[in-house]
Amino acid sequence: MRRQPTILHLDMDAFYASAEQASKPSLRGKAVVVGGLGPRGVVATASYEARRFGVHSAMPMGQARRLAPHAAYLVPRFRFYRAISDQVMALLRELSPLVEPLSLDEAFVDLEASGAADDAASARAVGVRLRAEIRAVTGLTGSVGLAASKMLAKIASEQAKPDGLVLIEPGTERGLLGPMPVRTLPGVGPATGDHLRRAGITTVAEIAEAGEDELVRLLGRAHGTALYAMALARDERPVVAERDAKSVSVEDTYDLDIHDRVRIRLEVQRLADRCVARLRAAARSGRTVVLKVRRYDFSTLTRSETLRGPTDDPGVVREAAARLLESVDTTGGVRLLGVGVSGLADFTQEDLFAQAAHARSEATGDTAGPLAHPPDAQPPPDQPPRHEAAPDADDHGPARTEPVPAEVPPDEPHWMAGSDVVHVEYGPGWVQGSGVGRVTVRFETPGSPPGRVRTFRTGDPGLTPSEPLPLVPERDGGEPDGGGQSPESGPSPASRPKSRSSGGGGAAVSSP
DNA sequence: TCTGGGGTCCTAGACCTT
DNA sequence: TCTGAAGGTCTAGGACCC
Repeated sequence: MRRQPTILHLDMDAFYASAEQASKPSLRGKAVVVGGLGPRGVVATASYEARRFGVHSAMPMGQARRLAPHAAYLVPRFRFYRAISDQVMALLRELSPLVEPLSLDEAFVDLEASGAADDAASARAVGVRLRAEIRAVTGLTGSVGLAASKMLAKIASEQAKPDGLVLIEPGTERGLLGPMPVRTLPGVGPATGDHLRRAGITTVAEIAEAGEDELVRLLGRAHGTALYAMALARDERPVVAERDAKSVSVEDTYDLDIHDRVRIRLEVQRLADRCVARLRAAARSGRTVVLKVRRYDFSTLTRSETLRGPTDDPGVVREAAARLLESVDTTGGVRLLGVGVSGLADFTQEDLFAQAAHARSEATGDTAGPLAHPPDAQPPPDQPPRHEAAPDADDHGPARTEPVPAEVPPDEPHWMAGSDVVHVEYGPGWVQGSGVGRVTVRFETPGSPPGRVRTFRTGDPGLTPSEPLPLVPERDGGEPDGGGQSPESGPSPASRPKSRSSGGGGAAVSSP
């Protein structure tokens, strides 16, 4: 293991919630909870103000609302977070080519690989500078951990939270880890933690004392050896810049359990299509189709089928998923359905058939075209051509727990709490709430003071969805742009939606 | 109270081939 | 030809992470 603390772990503080607070001045210093707002939603991130009420990630939204009834509840805006994340990752890549993003708000950086740091002092200086740059570019704070391994760097950044920097000096690692609870170590979740506790092991030092053989006996070969090494502060995992996805999947949890078998089949088809769209957007294909079903009692089962070759054909995936569904008993209802594809490849079975046919035709002089599909693949008549422009792959967005009914007009905006809008008369703002034909909008921007609230009819032609504004004013030739614009001054051209014409001033039905 | 979504990795049994 | 061992693949499920 390297001796110097030159692995950096960055973790943005309460990322989604902080981004929302930076974007919405009226929420600064207030409890903000970001997550699914449906009856089965869970908390994705809670601001530090909300955490004081006991709200935390993965908590059911209903419980969060009971604990913090006055908090602002918002749906996640992943495109917005990704844009900020891209800025942060760009700053990290200036430090080293070896950057390993773990999620939108977290990454490892190997400072030694680029010569950015080679000892504790230079590593600390890099960390201090990085935090300042992140604040300047994004307006947000991140915590930095520095250590000689990924595990320790991550533990250090956890200790640094919020808005701090912790460096673990060489030689102090085991003394630091020893008294920590076993759950501190990566890979120890509730189940393993319980398992260890029943064996009388509650701290990292006790894992080290138990010995490797005992750990393997308790947890199995892979997990046991890995955990024992971690307890001794041994972690040789390198920072890996490029990681290939190994599977692609989509799943939906439904607000109400689905009992109707026909509806279940339809949902599985829909999911298969979405999954293939994602697969194609990544220019990949896959060989194993996986169906996931979570039943009314939360029991989850998966069924999978491995095809003769990789495919990105929606018809093939749809049919495999349908076959798998036939082997699942759904009486009692299902709360979640998912379709995934694993065994990813960069080519498809169709490519192989095409190659083989091409080779045959070259050998025989046959001019017949290649087989379009493997013999076991039955493409639907509406199959689109491969690698055409794929649908937006950014569907990490708020889980749509019920399909949008077909009768909703496609041009009627869906006013999600927290989403950005612009009004022809009042300018940019965000949706504070909607219901019974009304939508309430707060007119403010990242650079403005807290703004005023107005309520409109949901069909108000003057109100349209818009793109998020940058958190820190972008400089263009030294001129700050509209970041500090008055909330009442009307939309900047950049913030005007492109897709809809702006009508006359909408009628505000009430205003404070 | 009532538990998302998108992933990765590991284990274990069944089955097949050598 | 039969049998058993070993190893690979497929399948299902569990645990974990952010």
